[in-house]
Amino acid sequence: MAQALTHRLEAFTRLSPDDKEALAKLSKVARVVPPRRDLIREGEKPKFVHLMVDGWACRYKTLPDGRRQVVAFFVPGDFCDLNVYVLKEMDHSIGAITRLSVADISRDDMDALTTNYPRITQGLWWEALVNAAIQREWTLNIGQRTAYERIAHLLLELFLRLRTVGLTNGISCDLPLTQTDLADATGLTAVHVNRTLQELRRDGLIVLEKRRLTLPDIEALMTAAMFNPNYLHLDHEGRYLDSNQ
Amino acid sequence: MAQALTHRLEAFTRLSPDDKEALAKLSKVARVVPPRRDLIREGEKPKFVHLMVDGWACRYKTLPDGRRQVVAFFVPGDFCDLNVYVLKEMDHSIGAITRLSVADISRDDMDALTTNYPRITQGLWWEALVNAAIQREWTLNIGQRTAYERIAHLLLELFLRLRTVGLTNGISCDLPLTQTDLADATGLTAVHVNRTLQELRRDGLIVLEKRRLTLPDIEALMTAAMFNPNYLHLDHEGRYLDSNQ
DNA sequence: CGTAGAGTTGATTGGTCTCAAGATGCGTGG
DNA sequence: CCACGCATCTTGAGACCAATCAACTCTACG
Repeated sequence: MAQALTHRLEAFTRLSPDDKEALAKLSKVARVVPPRRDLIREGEKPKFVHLMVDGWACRYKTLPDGRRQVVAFFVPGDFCDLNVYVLKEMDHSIGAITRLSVADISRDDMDALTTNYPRITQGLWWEALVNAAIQREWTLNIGQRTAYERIAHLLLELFLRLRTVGLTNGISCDLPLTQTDLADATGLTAVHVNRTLQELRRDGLIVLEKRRLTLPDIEALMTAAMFNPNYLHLDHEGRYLDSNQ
Repeated sequence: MAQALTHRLEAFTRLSPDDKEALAKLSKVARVVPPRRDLIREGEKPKFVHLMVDGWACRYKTLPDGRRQVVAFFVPGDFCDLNVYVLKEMDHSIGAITRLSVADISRDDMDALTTNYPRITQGLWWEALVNAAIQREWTLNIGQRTAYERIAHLLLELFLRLRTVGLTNGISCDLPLTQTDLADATGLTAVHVNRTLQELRRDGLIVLEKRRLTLPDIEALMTAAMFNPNYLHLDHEGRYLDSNQ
């Protein structure tokens, strides 16, 4: 857990002890945010790059009439918006889901990091490109997949992302999202998410209770979701999907 | 037209004559792609950053059963995927919509550009962040807006993006998309797009015929679409939305 | 002219939403 | 330790938005 980011970047590249130490320093300055509290709101001036050290968060946008769309979930090791501070104001909000440990990284610290650690810079590029790819996949997910496929796909993605940072236990992982969170992320209503989860359970594709998710047959779930893991780009240095942890 | 990218980056920052010359050189090497031809396909190894010099293209993903989602439209001055070459393979395809003039920029050329022209580098960062913001807005659009709002929103976005690169004439612009393209981008069927466009016409919000779009009442359209232009981040250096050319 | 892509229309179906009520779980304070 | 309150989850019935299927028209173009 402590070094989710290192874990994550190593899915892409090899890091030197020096690199790892530099990353470890980032996590050390983390502050704690209580659950369901916003880290930053739409309209505010972005000042820091955020690194999720522990806990879950989400990026969301809202419409004037209250409709809400979660556009991304953040899990430990996720970085958000390399270089945001070039923008004048945030076009979305970021909110904690669980109790959160987050490092606020200043522009100067980021600049120092990227000029002194080329492998990390490479890694952060990869991170940014993967995040963009995830956002595109979400567009596909919401635009084309049925409710059933959509939820299956989201759960799979989250599971695999947690696995790359070492936060799974075999076929299980924590999933602190409410059905309302899942609804806001998939463009469905909470009621329909509820019914669809029941279908997935009935079909033996998921076990989800007490904020814990188990995937008894990941292959079948991937088929049901039409899940193609290529967009997570986990295979750069010979690390493959089925190399569990 | 010739210098859409310069036009676009100046929505964000001031460029020196040197900067502009460097950008002009990029456009000069453009090659021509016929309409409806793919530039690059999912699974291929990305080798170049693409700069759209003239014409329209789209980024799209498909599901095994043929469902297709357009996840982005590219108009002149758009850059795609700064630094893609760090990825092993494409997770999506890019296809020309019209006859296209596109510059393939090598890794070396990109590196040279970013080390020698700091303002351009800044500009490209802004460009990348805006593209990410657009992708998020699409997620919101497809996830939460009704068909009517959704199409209104997309048309508005495209119009405003064309305006920042000087490709509008007052309240009109070219729109070479078919109703099927619009359908694939909005997660609707072509039939429903057709009916919804008729509604928008009936309400006097758009005129769309012969691949030409006119927005007679942009304010009303923005209200109908719940359009908030903040995500386009066009206001960095005092350039505002209503400062039409 | 003949063909193909694009746009249009109508009738019907169906996936998802809405509204409303009830059940379950859990932290908190008396 | 129980009672309460509140968020979360669950269930049912009905309505509606958008999909589906199937013509048909229009236009561009070779």
